[in-house]
Amino acid sequence: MSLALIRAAQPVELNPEQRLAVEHGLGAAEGFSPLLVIAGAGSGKTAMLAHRVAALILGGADPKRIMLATFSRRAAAELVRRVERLLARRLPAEAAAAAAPDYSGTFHAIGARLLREYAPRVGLDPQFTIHDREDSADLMNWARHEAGLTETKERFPTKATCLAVYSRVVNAQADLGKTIGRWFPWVAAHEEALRALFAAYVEAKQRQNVLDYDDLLLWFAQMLAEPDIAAEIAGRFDHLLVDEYQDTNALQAEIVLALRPRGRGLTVVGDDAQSIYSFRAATVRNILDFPGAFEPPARVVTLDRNYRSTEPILAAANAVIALAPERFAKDLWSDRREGAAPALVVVPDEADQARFVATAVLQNREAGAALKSQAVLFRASHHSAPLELELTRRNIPFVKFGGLKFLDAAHVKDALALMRFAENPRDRVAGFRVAQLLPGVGPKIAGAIVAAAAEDDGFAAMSALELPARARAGFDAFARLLRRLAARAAPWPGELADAVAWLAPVLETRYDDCAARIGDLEALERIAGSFASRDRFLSELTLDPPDATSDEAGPPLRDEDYLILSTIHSAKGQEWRSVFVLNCVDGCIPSDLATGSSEEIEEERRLLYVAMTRARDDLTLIVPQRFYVHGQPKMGDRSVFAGRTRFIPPPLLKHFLRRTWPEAAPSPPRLAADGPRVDLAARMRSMWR
DNA sequence: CCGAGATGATTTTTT
DNA sequence: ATCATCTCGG
Repeated sequence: MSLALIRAAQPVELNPEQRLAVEHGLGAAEGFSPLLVIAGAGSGKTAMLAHRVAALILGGADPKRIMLATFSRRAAAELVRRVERLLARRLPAEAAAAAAPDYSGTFHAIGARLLREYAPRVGLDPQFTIHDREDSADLMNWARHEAGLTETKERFPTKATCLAVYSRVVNAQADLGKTIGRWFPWVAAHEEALRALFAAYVEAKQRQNVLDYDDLLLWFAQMLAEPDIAAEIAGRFDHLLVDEYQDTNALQAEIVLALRPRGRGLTVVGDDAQSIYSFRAATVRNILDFPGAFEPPARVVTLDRNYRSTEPILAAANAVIALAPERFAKDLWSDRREGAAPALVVVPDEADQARFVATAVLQNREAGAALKSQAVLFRASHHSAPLELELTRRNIPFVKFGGLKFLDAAHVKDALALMRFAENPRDRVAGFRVAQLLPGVGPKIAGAIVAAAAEDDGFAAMSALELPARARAGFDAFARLLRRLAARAAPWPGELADAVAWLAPVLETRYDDCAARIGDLEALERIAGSFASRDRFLSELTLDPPDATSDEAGPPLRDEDYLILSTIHSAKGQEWRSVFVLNCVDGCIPSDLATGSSEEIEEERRLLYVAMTRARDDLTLIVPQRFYVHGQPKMGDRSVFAGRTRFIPPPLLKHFLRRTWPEAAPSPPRLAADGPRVDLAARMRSMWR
């Protein structure tokens, strides 16, 4: 299709810079040279990407040979949906759906898919199961005990810390000693023990045929380090488009370069001002060094026109990011001149903050703004706790993103561990967890059970196990169930129903509130129906957990209206008409856990910038004067007085409307203080004498 | 050997 | 508040 015809398919809404990015390389004699798009917040980045993919396909690219790497599966789904819609303008509907690219998703998901295909070539069993963070921590813990590291006098780092160190070393492709010195100085004394521990951890994963999140990238990258396999895989794709490139890490950059060594057909999109994942070893260097990684250097296109926010909101956000000592790009601009300045509201404490937000949200709804068009953002998941209480009290429905996931609930993990154990009898973490659900079975017997299960694929050896009498009772039914599941006696998703039928009564003896938990398992069965097979179900659910927390009410239905609560991290790429940002005080933004180095502080600044640029029409930052800190064993729980975030120093206040809430009201006069008195307290005491 | 209760240490954010 | 580890009674 000619360029003119491709343009006819996109008659609308592209500005000159977007058009430049969309059409880069189309019809060029030398083919597709590498392209970097610096796309500011709200600059129509997703639209640009969707148009580019559609234009490539209409220009003759084979959609099966296009790979789309995004930051989350949600973003991938949204992008593919928009591509289909654009294609449908030129093609019949079925053809448009068929023409959408299908290698799309996170690097982790794409890695999992390719690794399953190429497993035999790299010495991997294609039946591998995937450990989520908690499973990985459990396995790390097991390795930690095995290595005798918990018997020492000196306290050894917790499983979570060990895993964090390991993960950073892998994702940053860095040296262990340097990583500890830079990010984990308090474990420096254990460097050699950690090195040995990580060796044992890696061996355990391989014996058990499991991959953790980091492995999906590491094995992917290592596989591409083999010239033959790399050439073969790279040869299957003509185009690679990467979104949110500022939040990729060293390993992901390695994968990108291995797939497109000369940069041909490579497009990366990102915004250095929105880089907020360095705790996950993402490095903004990837995007800064991208142009120079190629010869000739990649073309750079900058999108700085913002279509999202009003000018006053942008002015405030620009002012916040302008104070960053290092910045590389652009000031966003908008021609949406109307609108009020963002509000900076001072409230007495967190409880008032919750009341204020609930009140304001309802007022907006009265004024015609649906709850869904409003969002409350916060730095850490638990910051929303008082608000969640207030919303529940006032019957305001909400959905929370970030923090605890449906799949993190113990009983759901039990069900998934059971399915994973059936899929991969060598998955020790999964087996160890479910075995201990049986009455009379603790760590010791569970250890014997998983050891026997690892011996064969059909659980025959395990079924023959001799157990002490107290553990016998439930074990037979358990062993029969696993043999059925391993033999795939019931077709998917029937086998999950089989497993849940066994699990439900077991859970009843374990948890008090079993009704809600059984309801969750039924929800899980419904979800299972939408996956093609057990292994797809297990890997995709691990890589892309559903977000909605399963409160008593269950996740709201699609057509219901609900308020959005989200961590700032999870709000990436999204926008709402009204946005409230909680706890804009020093200690929360920046988090006082992240003020160690100037890099960390700068990332916190960008976090506030990301939060502010989510708002279309109105933005409210809230500053509670007191907030509650719990935990310090010496001092106990206490409130501390906090100041406004350092990212909004006095010179920036002119960009905000300043308010206090509640507005000071005269205290009610104590009219009843005069008159006859009775001693009711004495009466209460006398009732018990 | 299991499971319940006590004690002591503790770092958000997510694929 | 939550998690990990330790102690003690079946």
